[in-house]
Amino acid sequence: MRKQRANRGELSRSRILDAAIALVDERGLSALSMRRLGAELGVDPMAVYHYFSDKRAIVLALVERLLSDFMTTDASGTWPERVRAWARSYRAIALAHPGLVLAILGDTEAVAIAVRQTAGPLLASLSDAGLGPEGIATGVDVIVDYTHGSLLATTRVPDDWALRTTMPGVDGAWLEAAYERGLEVVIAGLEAYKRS
Amino acid sequence: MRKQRANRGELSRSRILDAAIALVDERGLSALSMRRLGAELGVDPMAVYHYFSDKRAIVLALVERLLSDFMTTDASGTWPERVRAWARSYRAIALAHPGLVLAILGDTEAVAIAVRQTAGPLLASLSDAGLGPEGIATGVDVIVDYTHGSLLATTRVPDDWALRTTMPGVDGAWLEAAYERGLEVVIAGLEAYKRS
DNA sequence: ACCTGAACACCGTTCAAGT
DNA sequence: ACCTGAACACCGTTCAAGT
Repeated sequence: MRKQRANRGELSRSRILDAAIALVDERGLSALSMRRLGAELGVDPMAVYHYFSDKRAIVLALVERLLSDFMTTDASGTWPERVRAWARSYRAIALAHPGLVLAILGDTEAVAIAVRQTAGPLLASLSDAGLGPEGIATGVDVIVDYTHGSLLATTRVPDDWALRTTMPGVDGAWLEAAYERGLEVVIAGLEAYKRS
Repeated sequence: MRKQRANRGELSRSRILDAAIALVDERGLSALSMRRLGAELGVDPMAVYHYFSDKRAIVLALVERLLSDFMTTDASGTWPERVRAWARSYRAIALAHPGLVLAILGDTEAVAIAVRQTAGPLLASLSDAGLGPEGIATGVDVIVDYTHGSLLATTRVPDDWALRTTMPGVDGAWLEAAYERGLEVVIAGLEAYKRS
């Protein structure tokens, strides 16, 4: 063995991303440092720079990976049903990696990747709803922005990552129900917009 | 003079907050460090700890200050007009300090302060709209979350703070119009919710 | 009470060097 | 090509000391 870790196999972009997401999911965003990443991989911290230009490039690659198979199956149902399905899928992926949400939503390029990877089905649903170009743009904006705002509220962690699972008073089901109620308001608003 | 800066007058919480907000507005959130704050005040960086327990306490105090006189004048008009007025006021304060938005929206306590300081008039408007307890809660959630999501999108800076004023293609008026369109969708959705 | 300065335990990143 | 290790320029924060 070359180092202290069980670390057979060479370094690669894929292995670095595996370690990065594990670090964020288990110990929060602040644990994602080049030095810890190196330690986790049993390698000199600077070795990572051979695969990614900088730390930000790792986050962008993570976004790309997490959303790479977003809603690949065909859509069916009425347009509100399809908008609900889109919103739930998007939200579920984000909630699977709560430590990453703030890092993504705060980075222009990361959000651009997320939108590029996911907007298609949402756009199609709103188009099929009979909305014009401005209506589609407004619909995408309001659904995405509402979802981002809600995700931010849900993933914000009190102060220490260790406390994240034991938020007093509210649980996942309650937060989901609140999100769904807001989503219905937005959908009803788009119905009204359509008629106007 | 005691140091190199024009710095007569003692240190105080107020002077520290003045320097902090100036730093964030002029050079972005990353410029807000205890060391630069000390330099700006012509004082040893550690002197600040005599007035604030840590860096986070400075951000929380800034939120409190920025929203301290939020919508103190009396409300008038129909409930949708009052919701619009609330949303525009809230958004305007945030946009006056774009560098602070991410720091606030990512901190549970900062958002709690913001909500405590501002939610009253919004709650009153939705109550006067004839919504029940669940409708009011849903309305506050959807308006606040949409506004937060939109603010995040608007204040996200490409990569370097220096580029913030020259965003190509979109200007403030365009972003405001887009926000307003989404807000109308949400308000229309709440009208529909009321009737259901 | 108010401020200083050294120190600790971290960061991201650059660069010259090794194999 | 791939990895190392020293170094640079920063962080937030603690603590003992000065006035």
